[in-house]
Amino acid sequence: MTENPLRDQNGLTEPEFLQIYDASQYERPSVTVDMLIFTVTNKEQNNYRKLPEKALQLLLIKRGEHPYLGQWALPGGFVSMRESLDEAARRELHSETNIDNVYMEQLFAWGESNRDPRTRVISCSYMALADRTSMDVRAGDDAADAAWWEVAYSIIQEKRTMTEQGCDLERLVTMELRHGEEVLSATVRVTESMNGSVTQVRREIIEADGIAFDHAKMIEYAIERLRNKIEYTDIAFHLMPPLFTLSELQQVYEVILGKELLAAAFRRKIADVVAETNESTKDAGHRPSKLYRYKPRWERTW
Amino acid sequence: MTENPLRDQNGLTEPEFLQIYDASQYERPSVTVDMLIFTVTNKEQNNYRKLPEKALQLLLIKRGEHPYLGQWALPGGFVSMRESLDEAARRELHSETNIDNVYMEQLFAWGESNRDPRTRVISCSYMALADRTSMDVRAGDDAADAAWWEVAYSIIQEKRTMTEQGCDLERLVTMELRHGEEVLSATVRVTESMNGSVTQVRREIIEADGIAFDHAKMIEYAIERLRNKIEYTDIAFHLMPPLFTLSELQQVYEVILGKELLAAAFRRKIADVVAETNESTKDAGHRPSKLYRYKPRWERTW
DNA sequence: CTAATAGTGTCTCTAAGACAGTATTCA
DNA sequence: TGAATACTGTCTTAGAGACACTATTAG
Repeated sequence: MTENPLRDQNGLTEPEFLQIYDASQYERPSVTVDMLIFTVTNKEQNNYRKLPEKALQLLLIKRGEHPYLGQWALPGGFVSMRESLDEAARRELHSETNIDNVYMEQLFAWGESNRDPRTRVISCSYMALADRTSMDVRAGDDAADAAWWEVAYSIIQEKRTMTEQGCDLERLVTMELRHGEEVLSATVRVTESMNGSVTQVRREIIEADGIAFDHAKMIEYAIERLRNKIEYTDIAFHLMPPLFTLSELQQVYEVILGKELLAAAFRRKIADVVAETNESTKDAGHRPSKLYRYKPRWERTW
Repeated sequence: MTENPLRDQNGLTEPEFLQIYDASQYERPSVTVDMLIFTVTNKEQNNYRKLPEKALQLLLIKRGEHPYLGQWALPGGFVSMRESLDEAARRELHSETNIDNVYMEQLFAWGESNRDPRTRVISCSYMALADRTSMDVRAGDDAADAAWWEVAYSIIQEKRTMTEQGCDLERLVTMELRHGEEVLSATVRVTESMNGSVTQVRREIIEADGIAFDHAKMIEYAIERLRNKIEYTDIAFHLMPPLFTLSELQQVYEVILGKELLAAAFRRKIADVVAETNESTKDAGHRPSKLYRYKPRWERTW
């Protein structure tokens, strides 16, 4: 910033002003980051001929302290004065998963004034995506109680209500998280209200069983974003190992979108985003398939 | 939140814990909201037969205090302890433009640790869109020095650099803001670096003339978002008056996208998002055109 | 009549949905 | 051989780009 020679109403120049600026005069909220770390894994499979099903997984940490003691929460923590939001997010990510070089993006800043029973906390959520094999430094090494939860996301109701000047669109989303025998669940109501020219989206937790804070909202939001973004970006490849078959890739799309895709159309669509390799699978009780790798934008023709 | 009977390592229940929780033990950043309020207006036009050109406008406030005294900044302010982020944003919006019922969405939380020379400030930016006529309660009533600036946005360079494991995509964006004779300008470098599986986007201000803080980045980001979102949502209609011609609507799309569109294709594309009215324009030195209105989703067939 | 905008018709090309059909492996 | 996945060919439909063409007004 260039030196500003102007003087304010107190006759101070900018350096003088900054010299005596007292930052402690106002009460301030705490700021945290919360990480949504997603992977995809194979489910167990009994029939040796069938392909294993894929499942979306999310990392949660069991709370060892109040509030929400004993419940499960997103990994996260307070942002310190000397680090940026991104840095705080990477620090959290690293401390929970021991990995660093993964895709990460900021999602949303959650600012309801009563989000946290302790004090006013504003939380910025980030989503990270990684191939599960790259994280076999399994979460739980340092965090005593970290676990991967298999996520099932389903829209169980859609409702449209007319109001005086517009309409409300309401969606009930139920999520079930499984880890072994344990099950967590939550239902979130997403309301888009349109009133004249005002459009507002609101999320409320209808029911949450075992999920701390307002984290069920964050999970719902992140999955919605992921579903959206997988359609128009290459984000899905961050969930894949270096080599994969097209069927596996398709399964990942299917598990995130929550619907089946037609193989022919899928292959056409991703054709110029993948590159064939010489290798192929050999294991299973059926025709082997070629292994592909991601073809980054810079290898494609402009 | 339901009562939690568990006791933590100090033997406290959750209510007991909250009772003695001391929120003041950590140093905390300040949090602000910054508003990007956009409208579209007609430029002056000498030839009575020609249609007036449209221009995108942004509201800025002249800083009356350090830091950046005398420069122009986005309207915004500190988030108080008792209001949510959204509430803070609406409050700011209302206090600057005297309007309330307009479209608003959260954009991004800016968290570099040295963004503000006074102290650590995290800022959450919001974008608001409104029809200019609804805001003829012109900004400046209470804010001494508020003004609408005509925004020109242009990508002046695109560069691709190969690195060891990936590539960097760099974009130089120049923005010029005009208000009467005054001109503000800024150049922002947007770098998308892809390294292995890590993708990161970084924005740096190369040059800023008269624009305070890192607000040039926020403006660049908002316009990029607007450009993107106008393609797949109905967001543009928030910038239109209740009745408009299709040519006007097309102009708004053109001014935001920064390129010309073909009328035939444009009309096809928006055909089921607008509804014809009985009225039409009568003024100009050429064929009059029908006036349309926005047809909200709930009037369309599902 | 002219300059301007308003609005339509139609050819082409591309991408996606649908689905039938062929190919290849392992036990 | 049969059960499974891997992969291809092609018909159809929807939408966008391109562009030529017609329509209508004020002056």
